[in-house]
Amino acid sequence: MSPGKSKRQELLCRYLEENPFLTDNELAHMLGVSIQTVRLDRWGLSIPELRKRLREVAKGSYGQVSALQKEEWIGDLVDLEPGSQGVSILEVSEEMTLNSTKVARGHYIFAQANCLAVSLVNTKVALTGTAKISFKRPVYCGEKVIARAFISRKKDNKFIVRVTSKVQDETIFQGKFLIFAIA
Amino acid sequence: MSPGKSKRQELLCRYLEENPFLTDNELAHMLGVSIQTVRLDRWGLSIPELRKRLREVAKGSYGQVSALQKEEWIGDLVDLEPGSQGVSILEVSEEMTLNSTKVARGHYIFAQANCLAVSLVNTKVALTGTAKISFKRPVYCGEKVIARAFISRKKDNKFIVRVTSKVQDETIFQGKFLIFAIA
DNA sequence: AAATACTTTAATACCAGATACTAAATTAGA
DNA sequence: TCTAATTTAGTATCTGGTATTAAAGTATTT
Repeated sequence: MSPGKSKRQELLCRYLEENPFLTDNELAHMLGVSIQTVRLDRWGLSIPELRKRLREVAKGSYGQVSALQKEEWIGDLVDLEPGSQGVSILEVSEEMTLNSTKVARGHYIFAQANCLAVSLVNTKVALTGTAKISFKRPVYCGEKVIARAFISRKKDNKFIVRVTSKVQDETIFQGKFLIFAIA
Repeated sequence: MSPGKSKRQELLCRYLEENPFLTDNELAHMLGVSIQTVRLDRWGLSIPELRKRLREVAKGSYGQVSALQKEEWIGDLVDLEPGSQGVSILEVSEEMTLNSTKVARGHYIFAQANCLAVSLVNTKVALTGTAKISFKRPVYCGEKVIARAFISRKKDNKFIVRVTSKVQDETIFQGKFLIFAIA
C-alpha cells in the first residue's frame, strides 16, 4: 500500500467524520483524485454510500437514545470461555470522551470491564455485588482498550472476577468484581 | 375533492409520521393506489421525497448530537455545590436493564455515581483514579435512583468522594472514589 | 343522456448517487 | 527494465425519485 493511499484514506475518514453528508464527487474534489478512487477507498474501508449513511444517522437519531444507552454491551467480545476467561476490545470514540481533553470517561472503561466480568459467569442472570477498581492512567480517544478477565475464585453462587484492561501492553485499568449468579 | 382522496391523504400523513422512511412504492401498496397517486398526494401535501426526508432528519439530529455530547451525563444533576456535595437522579429506563430480568446493569449505577463524583471536583478536568464500590441490591426498571455525594477528604489535587445511591430511602449502591484534579 | 370537471393511472424522459464490472493508463517497487 | 500495485476511465444497471403529457375512470351538473 502506497503512503499516498493510506494517507488519503485517513483524510477521507476524517472528512466523513466531520461531515458524513459528503458525496463521492465532493470527496473526489476535496482529495484531488478521481471519483473511482474515492469509491475504491470507501470500499476498502467498508464505508457505505451517502444514502446508507444518511439512513443510519436518521434512523439512529429516530430512536433518540444516548450512546451508553443504545449499546447493549460496552466493548466487543473477541474471546469468551464462559466460566473461565474472556477478552473484550473497546475502541474509545469521541462520544466517550470529555470535551476539553480527549480523555475517556471512567465509567466507559468500567462498563467494558463490568460487561465482560458479568458475561464470564455462565448463568442466565449475573449481578455485580462489589468491586474494587483502579484507573492507572487516562485513556485517550482512538485508543483500543483490551480487557482480559478471568474467574479467580468461585464459591456457591459467588464469583470473583479479575479484569485487567490494557492499551498496547500498558495497563490502564484493574478491577476485582464480586459477582452473584442468580438461577 | 372526493372523500376517498382526503381520507387517503390523512392516512398517508399518519403512515409517514409513524415511519418517515417509507418509499412511494411502499406507500402505494399500503394505500392500495398507484404510485402516481401517492406522488400526487405528496405533492398536494407538500411532503418531500424520501431522500429529502432522510436528509432533514439526519441533519436535524446531527446538530443535536454534538449538543448531547456536551452534557452526556448519566443522571440529572438536581443539586450541586462544587467542592462540597451534590445530588443526582437517574430514572432506570428499559435500555439500561438486562433483557430477561428488569434489573439495571451495574455500570449505569456506577456511571451516575462517577459522573456526580467527578462533577463535585471543581476543576476543568477531573479523572477517577481508584474506586471501591458496592451494589447493595438490584435496581429495577422504572425505579428512581437518587445519588448523594460529598467530598470526604482532600489533599493537594486528590479528592476522596463518597457516593450513596438510594431508591426510596433504601441504599442500593455505595462507593468511594479517589479523584484527581488536573489543572 | 351528454357534457364537463375532477381523480386516478399510465407512460416516458430525465436526474443523482450510487453499484458492479471490465479495461486501460499510470506509478512504484524489485 | 519488468512487474505489480494503484489509479482512472467507461459502461451497464439500480433506486427512488421529478417533470410532463396523455389517457382512462368517475362524479356532477346541466
